[in-house]
Amino acid sequence: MAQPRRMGVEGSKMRSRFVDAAEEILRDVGYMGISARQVSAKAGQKTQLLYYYFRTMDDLILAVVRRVNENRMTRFEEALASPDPLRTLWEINSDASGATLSAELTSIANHREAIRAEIVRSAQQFRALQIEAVSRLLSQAKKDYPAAGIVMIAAALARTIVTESALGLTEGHEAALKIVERVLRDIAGAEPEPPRSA
Amino acid sequence: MAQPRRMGVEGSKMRSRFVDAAEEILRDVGYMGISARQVSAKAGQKTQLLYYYFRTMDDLILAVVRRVNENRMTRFEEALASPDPLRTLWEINSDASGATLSAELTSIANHREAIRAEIVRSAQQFRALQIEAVSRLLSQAKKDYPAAGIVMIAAALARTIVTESALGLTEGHEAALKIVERVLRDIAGAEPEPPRSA
DNA sequence: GTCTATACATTGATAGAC
DNA sequence: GTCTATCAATGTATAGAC
Repeated sequence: MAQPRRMGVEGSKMRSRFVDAAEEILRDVGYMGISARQVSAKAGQKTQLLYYYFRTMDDLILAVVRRVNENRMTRFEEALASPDPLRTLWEINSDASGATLSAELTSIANHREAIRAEIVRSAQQFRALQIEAVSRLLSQAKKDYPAAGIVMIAAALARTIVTESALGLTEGHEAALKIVERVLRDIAGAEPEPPRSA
Repeated sequence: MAQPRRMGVEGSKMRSRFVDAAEEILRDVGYMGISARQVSAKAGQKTQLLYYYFRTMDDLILAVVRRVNENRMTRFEEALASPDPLRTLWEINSDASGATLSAELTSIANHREAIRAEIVRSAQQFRALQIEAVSRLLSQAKKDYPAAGIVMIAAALARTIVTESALGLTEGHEAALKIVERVLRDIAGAEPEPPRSA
């Protein structure tokens, strides 16, 4: 269980260059592409150097998971501060690159025991935060849609549309988007209570 | 482009035994487990024999895709003949084994060019058939839900719930299922026109 | 911190004997 | 139709020199 091998430090520039490369591959190729050889090639480095910075490939992927989660949290908070938070949240969930990444991470969670917990934890946290925020927004708009159900359906729909579109499968997408648009308009239509200036 | 190698015939029993093994692995382990050695081990045969029946691994996977699609079509037609077709369709989409398989196939489509077209084609066909059937059922029930949108949302939701549940992520599931239940009851509530006995 | 060299498992696939 | 033998490529990972 000890790690007798020498290891690079957490903050190093080279280290994050490997994480960059891994994230890029995950976005463009999917998790099938994340191998020690391919990641280090993309980073322009020797494969063995990767193992100076990461004990195993799982460790590298974990670093990617953590970074992806941080970025997602930042965008989430920005969305809440936007003029139409509900629509912005929908747009975040529908972002092609982000949704693809999410889908790949789910796939990874399915196949790599060691990473599952972290991925599930961060997905759960993100879902819970969205439910909380949407719940607040809906009650401000005096709408009694069930927030948790709406968030769940929106998340599932957004990711599926992005994933399928990437494959060229678009049957039913337009019709579903029309429903989303109708709901968004319905909610925005009711003037929200003016938020008290902080 | 020619295949100089000798090949087994299409209808052979041994051939379908390999397809059995491949499908089983796809359901239980996911597409990461589909290697020539693992499939032939599961089939209790030598690896090289697999290559007598399938030119490449892609060919084997294609055979699985075709079979999965046929089975799905059969269940679809059975659903339409059931007492509550709409609910049965929802249950088919929510079937754990089937939804997992669907997700794995989508993943495969993402990573293997040679198989993408076939997977997309069959998914598209299935979606279109469902939209057509639901549209008919809704108009019989005198409901004006937009069929295509409903089918799309239901498919996305069902698959996502199954996939996430397998990982232990269930936040928001119950709330979403409540919405589904409400819609199903609402539609069933209105007596359908009695179908003229054929 | 980066390099060379290396070990070893697994993969997809083929040639040719039986 | 099934077998033995074999290939090059890719995968994760380690030891030790510079």
